Amino acid sequence: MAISQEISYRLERLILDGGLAPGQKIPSERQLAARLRVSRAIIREALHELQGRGVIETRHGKGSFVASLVPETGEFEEQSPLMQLYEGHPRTLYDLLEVREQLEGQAAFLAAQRATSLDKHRITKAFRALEETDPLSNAKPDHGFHQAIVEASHNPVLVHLLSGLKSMMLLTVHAAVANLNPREEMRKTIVRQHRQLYDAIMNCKPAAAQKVATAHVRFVSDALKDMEQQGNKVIRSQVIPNGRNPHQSGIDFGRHSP
Amino acid sequence: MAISQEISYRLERLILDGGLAPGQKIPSERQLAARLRVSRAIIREALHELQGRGVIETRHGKGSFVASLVPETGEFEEQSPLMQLYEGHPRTLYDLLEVREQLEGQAAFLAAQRATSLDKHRITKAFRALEETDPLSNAKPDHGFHQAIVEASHNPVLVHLLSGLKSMMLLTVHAAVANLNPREEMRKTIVRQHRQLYDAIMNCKPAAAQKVATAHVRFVSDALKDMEQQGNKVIRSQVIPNGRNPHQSGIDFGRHSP
DNA sequence: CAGGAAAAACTGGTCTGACCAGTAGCGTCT
DNA sequence: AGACGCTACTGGTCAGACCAGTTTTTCCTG
Repeated sequence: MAISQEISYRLERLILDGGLAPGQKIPSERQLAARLRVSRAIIREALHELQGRGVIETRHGKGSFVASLVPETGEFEEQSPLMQLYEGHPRTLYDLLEVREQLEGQAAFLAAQRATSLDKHRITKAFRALEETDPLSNAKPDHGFHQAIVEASHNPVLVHLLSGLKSMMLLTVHAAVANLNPREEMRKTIVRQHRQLYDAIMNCKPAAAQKVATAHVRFVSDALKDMEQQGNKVIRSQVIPNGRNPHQSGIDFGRHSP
Repeated sequence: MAISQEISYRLERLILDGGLAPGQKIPSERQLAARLRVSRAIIREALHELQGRGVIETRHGKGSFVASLVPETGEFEEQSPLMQLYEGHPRTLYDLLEVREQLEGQAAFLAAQRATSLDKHRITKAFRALEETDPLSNAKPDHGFHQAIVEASHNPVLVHLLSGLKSMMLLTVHAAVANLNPREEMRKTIVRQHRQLYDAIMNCKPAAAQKVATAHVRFVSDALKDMEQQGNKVIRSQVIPNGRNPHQSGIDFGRHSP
């Protein structure tokens, strides 16, 4: 196999197996090149691959850093690499919520079953933050709360899938949240659901936790559907990440027909 | 932004917006470099980024090609680009099955609810094939059957997620299937579950379908667990794709404490 | 003329060494 | 002390060379 690939895999392994924590700086390209006895070009190619895969982030003049698994870096302006395909297909939002309903339920179930005291501590902290902040301001506490629960499920596959789905949704739902929360009765329902979910997990009631979690997602989904049907079109998929978006690349290769 | 990034985005846009079809060859590095008036190094870095993101595949001496979205190209020897992380972590297999239990259940539920006559026809066809072939021979009919059901759910997100999970599992479980099927009572149970699942969907009984599907996955999962505990170690994760797998990277950077 | 082997013309993979461009630390000079 | 500027980092880009697979062309041989 190509050396650059070899190296990108070794680095990835090293990072994901815990050798390097998120946010941590990795050695400079020149150091890596020297240490691994390959040219800097190779190192750069390997790093670009990891970059494409979302494992590291690179900043000019500063260095390369291990990316936080959950794309919490600053804004939620980045798309989940896999699924950007689906963006722009309206119906997908509900397909997404449909699946998420199920997975959040399972996560809650497992969390109620497996949460350690440390997990519970984290969940409690997130829950407090959730209750204290005004839901109108931003969606971060909400995200943090659910995140803590998912992690307490101790199922990495679940964590991974949900983080993917969620980061996809942030793009699309974000605009809607502001419209959704103001309605007093909805806000109340959501707060109540959060509280129920919290209690169920704390008291180790898997079935109850699952039920509440799925109901929660379904409620949000239904609310969105309602809004849409009433003509208040949910703003969707028009967040253009970084300014690039010419929609025509400007590149124009000639013919490549067989 | 860096030129290499700029270019990787332009190429990606071009590909994903349909300018280039999956499997199609993209121009050589030297051509791209000339056309875009940048050095070949830049082109290579951009291509590696797309490679990391799973958008293209590159073969020495041949060129770079647009990757097919669903990794259906030939054999199932390639890993889903996202999750190769987890490979080699033993427990993950059961985490996987845990999640799959839920999703297969949901797929069955939705299929029973939404399957059109065409879907049902497909499912029936797959089911016949499943009954006629000897399960010992290969797992393809089984895969086809479940696949048909998932597609009948009419939820692209679900289809996508399950295809990802499945391709991951094929690597790990494949070896076990041969050991699993021979046991007569197990084979019978599985056949019965398939039949029940088929009937439930055909008769439009969502709840029943879901129940059977989850039970099916759980049964397989439990069976694997059993085998493992009895010492017949399930052969797992020792399929090393391309030769790499040192599990210790050999790289050892010095300290990087703040 | 047909077949097949050698040669040439591709492709990507790697190396080298240079220079540009942001960033941060350190010392000096006001 | 505070602003300047030097210097030594960091990544970003370039040019040109050579190696290693793959495909096509050429040309000699049977």
